[in-house]
This record gives sequence, structure tokens and C-alpha cells, in this order.
Amino acid sequence: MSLRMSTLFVRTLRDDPADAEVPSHRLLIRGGYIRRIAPGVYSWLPLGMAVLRNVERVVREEMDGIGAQEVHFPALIPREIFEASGRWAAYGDGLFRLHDRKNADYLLAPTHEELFTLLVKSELSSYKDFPLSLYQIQTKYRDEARPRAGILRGREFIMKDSYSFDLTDEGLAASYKAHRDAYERIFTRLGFDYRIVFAVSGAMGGSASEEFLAPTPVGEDTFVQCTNCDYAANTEAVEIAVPLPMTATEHPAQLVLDTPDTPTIATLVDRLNSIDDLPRPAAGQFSAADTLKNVVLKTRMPGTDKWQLLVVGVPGDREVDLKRLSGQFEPVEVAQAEPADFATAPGLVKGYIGPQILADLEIRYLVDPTVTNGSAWVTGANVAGKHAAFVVRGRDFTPDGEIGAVEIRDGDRCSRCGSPLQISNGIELGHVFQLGRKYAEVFGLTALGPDGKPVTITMGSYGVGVTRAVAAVAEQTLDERGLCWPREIAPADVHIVPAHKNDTVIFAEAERITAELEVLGVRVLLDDRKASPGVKFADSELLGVPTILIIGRGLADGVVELRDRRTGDRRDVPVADAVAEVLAEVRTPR
RNA sequence: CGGGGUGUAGCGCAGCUUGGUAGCGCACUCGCUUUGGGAGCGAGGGGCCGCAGGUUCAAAUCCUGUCACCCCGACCA
Repeated sequence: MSLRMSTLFVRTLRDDPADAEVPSHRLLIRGGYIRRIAPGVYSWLPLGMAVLRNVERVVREEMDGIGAQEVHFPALIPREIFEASGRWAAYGDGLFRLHDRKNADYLLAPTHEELFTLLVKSELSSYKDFPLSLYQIQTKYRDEARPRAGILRGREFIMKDSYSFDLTDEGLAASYKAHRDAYERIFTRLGFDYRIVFAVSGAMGGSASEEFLAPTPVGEDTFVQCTNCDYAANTEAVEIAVPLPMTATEHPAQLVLDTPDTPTIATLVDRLNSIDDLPRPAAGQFSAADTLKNVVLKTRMPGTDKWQLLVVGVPGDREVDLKRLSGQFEPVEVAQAEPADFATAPGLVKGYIGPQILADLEIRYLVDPTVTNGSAWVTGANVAGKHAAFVVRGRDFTPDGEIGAVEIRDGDRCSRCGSPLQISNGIELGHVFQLGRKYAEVFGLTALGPDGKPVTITMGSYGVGVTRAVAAVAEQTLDERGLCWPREIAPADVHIVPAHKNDTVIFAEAERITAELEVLGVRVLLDDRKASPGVKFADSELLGVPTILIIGRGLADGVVELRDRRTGDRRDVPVADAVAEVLAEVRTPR
């Protein structure tokens, strides 16, 4: 198969589109791969389709390779199906909703858990039918509040999603590993530099959840990597090293201090350091890290409108990371408490809140693990203008639980080996997740065991962002001249450039080489336009086909030029060897 | 939802302050020349100046309203 620039439906742009910021977005537009239709909604042109189909092919091959079977569900779904799982309400504004002519409610599916589960439930009923893995490559719709970066975060996007169905925990572990291994092969073949990081399991339960992230500054996910061991985690799921627990009796008794006009941590610390007879911490002076900050939040069950107050305690030198908390509370919503919420709990004195009275107020109190058992803090005394020192966890207050709440900082210590952690951004390429039995329980998905008793199925959930992968590969491989596709997904194997506007000898030679390569199964993009060499060179670099063959002035001496798009290496080869040389390049694994 | 910005030819932009009937570059069509790094000259085609209302003899330009889009943040199974 070969493509010809003269007839290919593509127009490259010399200028960057004004509305694109992210490099991959700019180049995909300029190269004529995609065009914007609406925010987060894009058309795919022939070159883009070629890359997209290649990504899909790799994904299919690897999914088929682990015995997963392809199905295809509709994107258009009646309300009842999402009503059954409670997500018609829970999804909120993120769902595209519409009506049919009879005014019945429909939605465009943001994800397909319900359909996979219901299909298996309706078709299978015996333990003999399991284990089973199903997958589909489907368009998903999510009405994102703010789509961005072209196809990196769209409102319409293609995703490969699959589910495994097993009878036992061991079976689930095996299915999970098979998917995880398949994902490693997929992302390697797609040419990614990627990391596998621990992710949040969420309230769906389940024991294991890992994300495949492509490190890049434009990524929306933040993750940490240990500089020493192989620990890596999404910041939503990270566990950092915490101080050892202490013994409560080490500390003096609680001491209430007059601290007028100290509503902020900074003013409090200044005041503490000015009290002469107050025992100083080991560091000599009080710092924000010696104080316990209590942040008032509220939580709400999805689909309800009743908020409940929640107080989270963190060291005063740390911020509460609301995003990290949301991940752990999912699907329960978490938000900052507002003045109206404070009004419902008169016991809370803003600026002077301490955990000592929260149990009496029946307000749930969680602390970050850095607030270790037996540790002593300066915190609010629940009276305006007063703080308390030597407030000890386990002696003066007992939290209802621990939750990773502090904003992770570069240099925080690894919970496994104590070495510094490094923070980076990445694009989420894929997610593997042991759902467990909770979902199957909701839908009553069981199989009859050999003893005639029903067994609840345990499930795994696995996703790959297919359209996102196209943008992510582009983002990781592009350079200042343009795109730079890995061979496996490039729209062609070789870009042949006759470096002349219309020289008949040069064009004839380009045609001959194209025809020969085509017979050998090489995918050729031939620039047969009557355009000047500079235009063709620039476009060949913009479009990013991995190998470029230039037929031009050297032809008189019997040579053509072979270039490697990525490395920029160029060498002359005898025209008689051109086909063989290109073939060698194309077949060289990289 | 909060903050900032922008809507003029397919793309990138100027014109708006100080109203006078729309312009530049690229792209596109034709001719000649050129031919290994986005060629030159000449001749062309292409515009509900986001939309609606208002002021005015006259509105891309001034006023009011409205819509859309982009960026940052919040949010994101």
C-alpha cells in the first residue's frame, strides 16, 4: 500500500494554530492528522486514521493474545441501565444525556461496566463458563468541564476497556497479571517511555490498582518515583514515610495558652516563640511543623444532597491535598466547608479548632499518618484567642482514622526505603484494577458452582486510552521539526521525497522505488507533488514518518539519500541498493 | 464555577483609539522563470468583520445585550 501526497487528503499548515498550546496538539493539527469540531471533539483525517488504526491493531493483537474476546456495546444507552447502578444520578454533569422521540431518557456511555456485567449475567450461569475476559474498543463520551490539549483530554474519545470474570481470588490475580503483562507489551510496542505506578482503588474496593503513566510535563497526573528503590505511585495513592510512633507519657500535660489574634499558622508560630516559659521543641524554636492544622471539609454520598462535616488534621506546614482526598473517598464527594456549614456546628471556632472536642461534637476526625500516635502538637483550644500545647494523639484526642491528606512535596521520603521521592507529571495511558466482588454483588452476578451453590464472580477492570495514546506518543517523541512516530504506529514506513519540482528522471526513479517497495509490503508515502524541495523536506519532518528517502541531485552520481527522522542521521546509498536499504531500515527492530 | 483573553478569507494576523463601505502573509487558480531547505514576477478567485439590537447620513470601528472559543485554576468512574 502506498500513499501519494498529491492525492492524499491532507493539508499541512505552516503556522501553528492559535488555539493549541500543547506541542502534540499543535503538530497533529499542523500535520493534518486531526481537525477540531467542538471543544474536546475532533475529526480524524486519513493520516490520523492510519496512526489510530495502528494503535488499535497493537491493542487488539495483545488482547487477543491473552485470550480476551472482543465484543462491541452501543454508545447510546437507555437510562434504566445506568439507573440500576445508581450512576444516572452519581455521574452528574459529566454525562451526556438525551431524549428519543418518545421523550425517553438516553445517555452516551462514559464507560461500560454495566453492560459488560449485565451481558455476562444474562449469558452465563455455570462455573464451567469461567474464567472469561471480554474487551471492546469503543467511543466514550464524557462532558468534561474543561477539555484540553487536543485529543489528550477530549469529550469524545476511544478507549479499549476490558473486564475479567473469575470464580476465585487466585483466578482474578492471574487475569490481572495477564492484563498487566499485555499492557506492558502494548506500551512497549507503541514506543512509550512509561511507568507503572500504584493508583487509588477507590470505594469500589479491590486490592490492586495500577496505572501506566507516560512521563511528560503536559501530563495531568502527578506521580512520585523513589530515587532509590522501584516504588512509584500516583500522588493520590502515595504513602510517604512517617515518624515512628511515640509514647504519650513522654510529653508534659496539656497546656492552654493565651494566643490572641493568631488565626493563621504564621501568627501562631510567632506568638509561641515569644512565650518565654514555654518549653521549646527539639529544634529550639517553634515552627509550623509543630502545629496541628485542622481543616474543615464536608462529605456527601453520591445521589444525595446531605453534606456531613469532616475535620482533617495535618501538620501546620502542610497543605491538605483535596484531589488526593477525593481519590480516596470516591465515590463519596469531598469539598471544602463553607460558612453555611460552619453555622451548623457552633462548637467549631474558626482559626482555633482543636481535635479535643470533636468526638463530643460528633464530627468525624481523620488525621494524616504524619500525625503519629503519641505525637504532641500545638493546636486550637476551641476558644477564640486560645491554643493548647502538648496536645497528644492517643492521650488528648483519638482520631476516627488515618487518611493520606497532605500535599506531597518533592523530597518527601519513600515509605519503603526512606530515600527522597521525586515528583513528575504524566499522562495516564492505561489502568489495571482488581474490582473484586462488590460490583458483581450489586448486579447479582453469580455462577452455579459444582456443589450446586452460587458463587459470586470476582472481576477485574482494565482500560487503555486509544485516542489519548496517539497524542501521548506524539508528545513523547516529537522534536522541534515535527512529529516522530515509532515505526509500529507510523502512518507509513518510508517517506519518499523526489527533491525536485518536476524533473522527470527523478520522479520516474521515485515511482520505480515506490512500486518495488510496495510489492515487498513496505508502506510508502510518496511526495509526488510538484512542490519545491524545501516544502517537501519540511513536510516530511512535520509528518514524522520514521525513514525518509530523498531522490535528488545525487541521482546523477547514482546515489540517493537515506535519513532517519529521529536521529537525523543521513547517508548516501547507491540507487541500486535503495530498495534493499530501505527494507533493512524498516525491518530493523527498535 | 472563579480569573484572564480572543472572535475579521482555509490558516496566521492587521485595521477599531480618531466611524467613510475591508487589508497583509501563507494557502488556492492561471502564465512565465526557477529547481536540495518553506522560490520570483505578473494576473486572479475567495469575507453574513461571531450574533442581535441601538446610535448615526454612514458601523468591523461607538453603545447595549448575547453567544462561542482559548488559556490558568476548581472539577475529572
